[in-house]
Amino acid sequence: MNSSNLLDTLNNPQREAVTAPLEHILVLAGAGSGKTRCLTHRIVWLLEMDKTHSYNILAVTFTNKAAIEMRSRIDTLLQKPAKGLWAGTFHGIAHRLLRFHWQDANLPQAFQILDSDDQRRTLKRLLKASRFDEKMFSPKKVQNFINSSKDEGLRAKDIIADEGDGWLTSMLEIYHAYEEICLRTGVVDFAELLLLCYELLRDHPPLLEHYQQRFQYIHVDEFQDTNTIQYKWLCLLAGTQGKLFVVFDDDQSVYAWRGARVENIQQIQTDFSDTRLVRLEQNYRSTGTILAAANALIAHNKGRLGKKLWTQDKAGAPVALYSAYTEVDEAKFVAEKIQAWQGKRREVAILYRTTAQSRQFEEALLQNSMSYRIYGGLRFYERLEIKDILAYLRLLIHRDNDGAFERIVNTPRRNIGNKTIDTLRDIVRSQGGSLWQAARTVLDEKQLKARAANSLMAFLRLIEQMAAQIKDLPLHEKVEQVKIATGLIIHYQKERKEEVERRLENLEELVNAARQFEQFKRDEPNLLMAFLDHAALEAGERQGNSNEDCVQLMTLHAAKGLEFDNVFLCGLEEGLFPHQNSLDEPQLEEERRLCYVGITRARKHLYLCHSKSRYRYGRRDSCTPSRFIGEIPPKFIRAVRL
DNA sequence: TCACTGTAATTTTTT
DNA sequence: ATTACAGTGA
Repeated sequence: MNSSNLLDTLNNPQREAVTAPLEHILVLAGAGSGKTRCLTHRIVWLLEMDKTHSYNILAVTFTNKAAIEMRSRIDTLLQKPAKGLWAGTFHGIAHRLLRFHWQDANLPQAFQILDSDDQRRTLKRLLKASRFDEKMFSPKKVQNFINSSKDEGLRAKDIIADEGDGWLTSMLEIYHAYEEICLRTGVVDFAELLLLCYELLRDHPPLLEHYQQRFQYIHVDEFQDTNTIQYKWLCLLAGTQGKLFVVFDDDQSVYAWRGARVENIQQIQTDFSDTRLVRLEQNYRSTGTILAAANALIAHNKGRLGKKLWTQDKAGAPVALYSAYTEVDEAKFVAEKIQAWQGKRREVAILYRTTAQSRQFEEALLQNSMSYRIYGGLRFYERLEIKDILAYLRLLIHRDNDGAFERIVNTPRRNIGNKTIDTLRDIVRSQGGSLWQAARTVLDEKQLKARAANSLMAFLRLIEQMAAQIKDLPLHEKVEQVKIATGLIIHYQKERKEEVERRLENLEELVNAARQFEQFKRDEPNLLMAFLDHAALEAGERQGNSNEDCVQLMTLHAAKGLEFDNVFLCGLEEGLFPHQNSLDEPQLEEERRLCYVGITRARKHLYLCHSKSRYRYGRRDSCTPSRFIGEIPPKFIRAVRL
């Protein structure tokens, strides 16, 4: 494709962004304005115009899905693979760098990734072994504290507690202890991937220089969602020569609660002098009325960069408003409206604020025998049986992974009870090392009763035997072997009937996944390790109960980035949406942005629903309509009934 | 090691 | 209402 063809499909502002001179470009891209198109065309333009080589390009996203989409669209435009171009998530890229430079990063070569669930378990164990008040220092709260500290780029030693601030002092003590555990057992959590990678580059000038030389053109998707450490990482990598091209929408920032900082948009304009802001305000998705409603709603937020989406499309149908009596009534209305809809079922989405709301809709759809798909729930690699097998594999390549050890030492039952493990924990506490090493010590020094010693010995042997056994097998046979040799299959068969089948199917699926991975990564030197990283970093698609053409149910957060002909925005009530815990600024503005995201998902028809009463926490509460409904001018809305 | 019981919490979740 | 979890007793 030559450059004129490339630019033909773009509107003026898009073309301006794509062909902008080589300074730092900030693209304010409204919902449905073609931001991915803009990003991919920019990259392809750089290549086609010989501005640079694909080797010098970095493209960063938040989700694996977006990264894959981006690469595939670039390859399509180029009509060949963009060799040497790095496209990935922040975490994926940080991880890649840490694998390359594990020595400089002070990591064991076999370091493994701790997903959120593993992290929580680790903290839970840590807390149980210490004396902190369980209320104030629940695993969840501690996890939050640690992760948000790391998101801010702060280690335990960087935070100073005021004299008399007992809470913070304790928190820091826990943070410290957690850091030690991670170091000792060779695991790295998600936030740590970013922080560690940042420090790696910051503290190794030759390395930094190398990557600054390499990644001269850095592209960032969903920039409004970057947190402090991601921003600092980008600045470091860009240095003085690198050129940033970032795409964002401040009105779609809905992850502040996870550390995202919209302020980074202003920050970047002060940190870099030669920036140019381009606005993409033409919307190619929704009708005029839907856009007008969205614009009116979001105008209630203060401190926006400000933009007005417009469309060439006709006004279309008014926004429909349904006032239900109960949540059952609401669901019934939605189901019947969908039944009457002539188009594809997959073009209908039911969006809600909280996952708990999905049940009513499921029941109503079921009653009308309509198939549906719920986004959410467990992902493939998060399932219990999968995580068990993976824990064995983790232990097999890294015996010091205490988390993996604890998870499976007595799964399936092999009479290694709490007492035995406590003995091991004591040794770790007094002598350091890992549980595995402690197990060795205990057996050598005969510190256990015969029965317990035999059980533990059998376990160690099992692991060693498996390690020898699978050493030279192809990946999928390794998985297969672990499945069989551990006795996990028999273990799961003891559960309820339907469970058994599902679990066994999933285990079979894991072997398949391993086989596919093998095919896909032919040149990978350590396939098993890469497979485990893949499992942690890309936990797989969220469970969908159907692939057919069916109604889509999801939370508003999950809907970001998607679009549908028909959108039902449900549960628009004070206390639910905006949520109880977010009724004052600045959280209220984030709720409003969430509502904006919901509205702008719709192409043709938008339904807003609220109920006069709702069953919550075992009570029936009466509800008032959400303020967000009132913030849309009545002229765009028409009340409907069945 | 299990089954029972009381208690508390119950927003969103890219990696 | 539902679930998750710690504590208790057999």
